[in-house]
Amino acid sequence: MILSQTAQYAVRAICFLATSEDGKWHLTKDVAEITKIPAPYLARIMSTLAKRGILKSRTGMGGGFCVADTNLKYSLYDVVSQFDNLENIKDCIFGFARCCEDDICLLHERWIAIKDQLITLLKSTTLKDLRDDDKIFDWPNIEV
Amino acid sequence: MILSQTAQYAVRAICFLATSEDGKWHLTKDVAEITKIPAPYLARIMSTLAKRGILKSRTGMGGGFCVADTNLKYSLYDVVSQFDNLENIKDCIFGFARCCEDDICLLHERWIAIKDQLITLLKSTTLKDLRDDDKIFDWPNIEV
DNA sequence: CTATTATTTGATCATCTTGTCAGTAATTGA
DNA sequence: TCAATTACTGACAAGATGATCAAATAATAG
Repeated sequence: MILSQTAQYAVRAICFLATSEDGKWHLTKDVAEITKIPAPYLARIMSTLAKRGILKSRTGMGGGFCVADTNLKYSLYDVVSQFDNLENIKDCIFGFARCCEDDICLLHERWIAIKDQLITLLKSTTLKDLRDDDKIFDWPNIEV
Repeated sequence: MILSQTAQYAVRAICFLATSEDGKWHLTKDVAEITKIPAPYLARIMSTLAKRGILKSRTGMGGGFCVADTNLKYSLYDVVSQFDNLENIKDCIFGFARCCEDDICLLHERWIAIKDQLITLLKSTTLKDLRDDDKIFDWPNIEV
C-alpha cells in the first residue's frame, strides 16, 4: 500500500468536508458514517488535522469539524504528510543510503521519477480542485 | 514506504546473489553480513524464495543459497510479489472500491499511472539486468 | 556410522499501526 | 448556574510486520 490506512482515511474525510456545503460543521459520527471510517479512529485523525490548522474544530452544541481555510488552498500533500513521511521513502529500491549521491544503482532514476510523480500529484491537488471537480461523489452510496 | 521492509530485504539479497560469481553457494550469515540484513530474518526470506523456486537451497557442508535460474530470467516483480501484494494497491487514492469501474474520481488516471509505472519497473527488470549493469556495487562498503 | 555444517520450522517477542473506550474539558442554550 | 452536547485525551486492545532463538531435519566429509 502506498499510503497508510490512516492517510487514506484522512484524505477521504477531508474530501468529504471540502466538497460539502460551505461553512457547515460536521459531527465526527456523521463523517464517520458517510465515509465508512471507524468513528473513534476518525476522531483522532480529524483532531490531528485540526491541531495542524487544516481543519477547524468546535466543542459543544452546533460544533464539530469543518475545513479551516475557506479558500481551500491546502493540498492533499498537506493532509497526507501529517501521517506519512513521504520524503523519507528510501530513494533506492535496494535501500542503499547513498544511492542518490553516489549514483550507484541502475534503477535509481526511474525509482525517483515514480516517487516524484506521487509527491507532485499530492502537492498539486488542492481541496479546491476536489471541490471544483465535476465528478460529484455520491457519498451515501459510495463503496470503500 | 512503497515496498515493505521484507520485500526490500529480498530485493537487496537477490541482487547480491545475482551479481555474485556464477553457481557459487552462499551462506545465510555471509549474505546477511554483506547486505546488512538481520541474519535470522534473512534466513526466512531466502527460504521463502527457495520454496517458490527463485533460489536454490542446500543443507549441509558446502550448502547455502544461490539463484535457481542460471539464465537470470526472474524479474524483481517475481521477487517482490512473494511478499507484497502490489496488484492490491487500492486503485483509488480515496480508497473507493468502484472508482475504476465507475470513473468517479478526478485523480484516478494519474494514480493508476503511478502504480503501473511501479509495476512495470519491477516486471521489466530481470536479475540479468542487474548482472549486466556496469555499475558494480561495492558490497562490503555499501551503506544501507 | 558419526560428527559437522546448514537449512527448515515452530515458538516467541517487540514494535508499529489500527481501532476502541471512558473520562475530561469546552461550548452552547436555557 | 445547570444540563446537554461535542471534541479532546490517555489508556488500552488487537493485528500485522519485523526480528530472534532453539530444536528438527538434511546433507556432507571422514
